[in-house]
Amino acid sequence: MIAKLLSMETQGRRERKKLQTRQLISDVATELFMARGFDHVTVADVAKAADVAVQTVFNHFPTKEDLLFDEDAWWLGPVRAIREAGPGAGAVEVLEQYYLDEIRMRLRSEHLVTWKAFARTIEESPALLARRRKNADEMEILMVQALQERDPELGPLQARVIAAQYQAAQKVLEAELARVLPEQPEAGRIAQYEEAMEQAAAVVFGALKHGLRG
Amino acid sequence: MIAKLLSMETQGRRERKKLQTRQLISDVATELFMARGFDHVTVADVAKAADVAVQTVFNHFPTKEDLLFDEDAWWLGPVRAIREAGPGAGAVEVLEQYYLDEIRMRLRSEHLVTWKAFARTIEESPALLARRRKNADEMEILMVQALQERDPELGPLQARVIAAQYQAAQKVLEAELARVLPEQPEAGRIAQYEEAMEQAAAVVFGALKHGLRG
DNA sequence: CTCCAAATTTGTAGTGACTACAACTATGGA
DNA sequence: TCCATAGTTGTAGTCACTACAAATTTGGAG
Repeated sequence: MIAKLLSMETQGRRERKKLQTRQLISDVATELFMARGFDHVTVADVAKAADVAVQTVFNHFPTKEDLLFDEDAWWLGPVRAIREAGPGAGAVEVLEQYYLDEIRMRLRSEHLVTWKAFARTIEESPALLARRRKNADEMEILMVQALQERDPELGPLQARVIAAQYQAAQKVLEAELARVLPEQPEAGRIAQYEEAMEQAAAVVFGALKHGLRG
Repeated sequence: MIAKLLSMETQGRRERKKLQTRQLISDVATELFMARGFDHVTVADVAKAADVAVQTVFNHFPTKEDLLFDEDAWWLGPVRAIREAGPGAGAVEVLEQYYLDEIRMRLRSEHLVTWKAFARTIEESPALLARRRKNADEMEILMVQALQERDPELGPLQARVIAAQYQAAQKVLEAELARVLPEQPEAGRIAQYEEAMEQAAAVVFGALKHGLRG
């Protein structure tokens, strides 16, 4: 009973150990995948490296891909942004602002190098590319719901168009980011990367807001 | 030598038999998938039903999904439309016209019922959904090339935006078509379906051309 | 018609993700 | 101290797919 109150951190050795094991597996897996490439590492390899049974891996992660796409559904960020935004501003403006913030955050993060390597790992694996597409699809569906809850005036078709077009925009900008960032991003050039991405975002979101003919 | 000239139809009993086998496998597979659902039919089932070895199936089709997504890359239609269009009209207009023609064609086809069932089969299978996403991605990449070849003025980012936004539009409209068409489409109501799709297309392409704020 | 070389088909063995399930072990609490 | 339960492990099996060698079919040369 009381334990439930402190649930955030640790609610008993048992749960703690379980989370530890889970984290260990995830970390070991991520390291192996980034080093050798997702498709050249078997789940058995991961299990052996983490010193657990193969079954234990599947007890914690439903699929091999989940070993990498672990951390709390960060790809749903845009949906949260819509949910948290008041009904004041237009949806596209909210999403544009969210994306700009997100990019700046990532570029300034100490994990920038890791992020780039992570992106490359995905790009090199058909299975992970498929998973990324699936995540994008899921995001789009949830965004349609979020948009309609935020503004009941919005028709279903309208909402789907906004969600789909945002997803398209995000995809293009992620690709652009991959182009802009060199293999080993340099801390001294972050301002340059940011400048390039802001320009690209202006073009892409400009097309969303004012149309391809505008 | 001479055989090569008549290559379209039949260039020898050998090739003909091979194509026959291929066609038989594809037909049998499609039937089974539509009847029982893609995920509830194994490749071994298909092989048995077509009275060939499992290996033979894989000799003709690289993956199980290819058994259904067989016929000559119809999903690249929009790319062909761009390639065939003169440099006169704007890209978006070409694509809008293409999509409207395509929809009208499909609605008027004698295979409308089959089309609906086909779409449902895809919708019910995670593996086929993944494949559809992959096809869409492939289409988008080729469209970027086509757009840039057609109009060298067009910057890479611009081209990517157009391709991605068209893909988004198509996705939304395909979903809308699935909603508009009942399980058993009736020939007498084709005009209604068409009307509904034309309206939806106007909304979706309107957003592409004039922006979400327009 | 006969026979060879190439094209196809087939069977065998194996890999790897993933599932079902039963046995085993550690742990929290009575 | 002991038990019910959560978590781990091992075993056996399914299914898509690959590699490869053996068997079969076929087109064409002599």
